[in-house]
Amino acid sequence: MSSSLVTTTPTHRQHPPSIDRLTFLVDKSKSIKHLLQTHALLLRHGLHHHPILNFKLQRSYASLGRLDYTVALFQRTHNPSVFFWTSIIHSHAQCGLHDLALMYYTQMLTNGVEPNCFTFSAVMKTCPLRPGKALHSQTIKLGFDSDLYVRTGLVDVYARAGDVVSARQLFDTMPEKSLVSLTAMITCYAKRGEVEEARVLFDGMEERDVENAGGEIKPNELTVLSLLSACGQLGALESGRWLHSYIENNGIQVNAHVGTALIDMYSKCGSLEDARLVFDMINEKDVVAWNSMIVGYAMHGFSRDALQLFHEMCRLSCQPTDITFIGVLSACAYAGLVSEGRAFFSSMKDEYGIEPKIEHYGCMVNLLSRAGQLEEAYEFVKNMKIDPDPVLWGTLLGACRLHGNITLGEEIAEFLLGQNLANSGTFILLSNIYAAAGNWDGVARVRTLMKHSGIQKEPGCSSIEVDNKVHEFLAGDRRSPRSKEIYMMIKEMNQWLKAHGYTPQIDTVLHDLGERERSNPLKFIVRNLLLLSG
DNA sequence: TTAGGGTTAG
Repeated sequence: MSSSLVTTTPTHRQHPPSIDRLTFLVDKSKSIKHLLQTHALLLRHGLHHHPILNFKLQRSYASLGRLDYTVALFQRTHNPSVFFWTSIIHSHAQCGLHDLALMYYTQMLTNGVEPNCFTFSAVMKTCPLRPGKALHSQTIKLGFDSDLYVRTGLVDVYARAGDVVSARQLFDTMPEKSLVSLTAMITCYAKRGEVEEARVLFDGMEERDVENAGGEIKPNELTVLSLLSACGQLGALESGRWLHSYIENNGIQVNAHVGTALIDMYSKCGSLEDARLVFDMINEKDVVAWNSMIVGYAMHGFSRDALQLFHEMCRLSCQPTDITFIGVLSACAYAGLVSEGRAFFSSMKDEYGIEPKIEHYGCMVNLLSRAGQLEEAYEFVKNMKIDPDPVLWGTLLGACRLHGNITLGEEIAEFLLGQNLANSGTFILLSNIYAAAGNWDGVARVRTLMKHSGIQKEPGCSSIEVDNKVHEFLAGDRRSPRSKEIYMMIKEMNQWLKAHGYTPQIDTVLHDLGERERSNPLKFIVRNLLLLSG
């Protein structure tokens, strides 16, 4: 790789450009071609070993995605200082090459070079490869842990590991907060689904608490992103709308990233119209924005809109990704477009060069089995180039339940048990297949088997937001202080449903429900929903 | 001459 690097014999001119001028030229080289020309100029003047220029060259190659050139230059650097080591660690960490970044860090220590604050900031990007705690003690030992950037990095390390207690403790004892540490904390809460906690921190930015040297800390594009994502996951439409108006009223730019998070939030909360309004307003849509809207339509059964958007995207020369095809194939599955789905599946690789992943095979199984082509779906799985995973088997078993195909369901379940691939979902699905066929002995056998193997099904959970508070419900849940009113309302809704001619489909529901529960349609809907979500 | 936070998925 180093062979392609510029090699020119130095020739000394009378008036070489100043170091400042050359530094400026390196910084301004925004393409590889341009940078190579500047590099050649440095070589001509024999200035490529100048510490600042050499350093800048290494950084620029890395930022243009040519880590190979950076490494080649680094290897030729005589006695690299802590600046160079930190930079090579940072470049690798930035590209996700965590093990290599760590290797350079170890080499640096072996060479007797003392790390500094910047080194720790770079190494912290390699977590969770390197346990946060070990790194934390090292920063304390060297007295760097109160440095703003190091502390922010530590908060982020613990936050990303989901250790909200340690992250919060480090955050609370920060001598001065930074927007980045706040965003890291908010993201941590949001990822855990603790939207209220995240909101408290977010609101705190507005009001009081946050003390920093530069005065008030204002949320920016990045701060709202994970919060929006959490609203979507919890179906918290009110919070999501509030955040949207906050964005509009506080000069936060609705760029492609924020726009995508808004599209995702609205579509997950079921408001496709709002999602589309945001989508249409994004000026420079990237592929993630297109994907988000296509997937949003597909998941809600708006297959025509999803496919229309896909064609529009291709017309505008936006290259689809593997996620685009998740949306496209799901859209076909919802609309029963079997031959179109097959064609899209083939075109993924043939036309777009995208290798189908397990998810795409899952979409195809879904597509075929929804269309009643269960045997074809099973054949498809057996002939797959990659190993099926539990989710895919679950899709197939779910299809067996839907079509009441006990024989195939049993065959698959036995295969999974034999291969030690069965999970709680396998048992529940098998049990449901028996229930669907009225085979209560089969149901009882599965229940006994589950008991003996100590397998328990995690209860499914659903949530709803009322007055900015997210409420969670499990089947038969009576934890809410207002559960009496809730169940009264369920009763009322049941009566309404019955009066309007709703007949519950009770055959697929688990055996352990009493007759009274079985005749309660809404409970069945809820229960089935919970089973599906579990 | 060096540093930290984010969005789409069967």
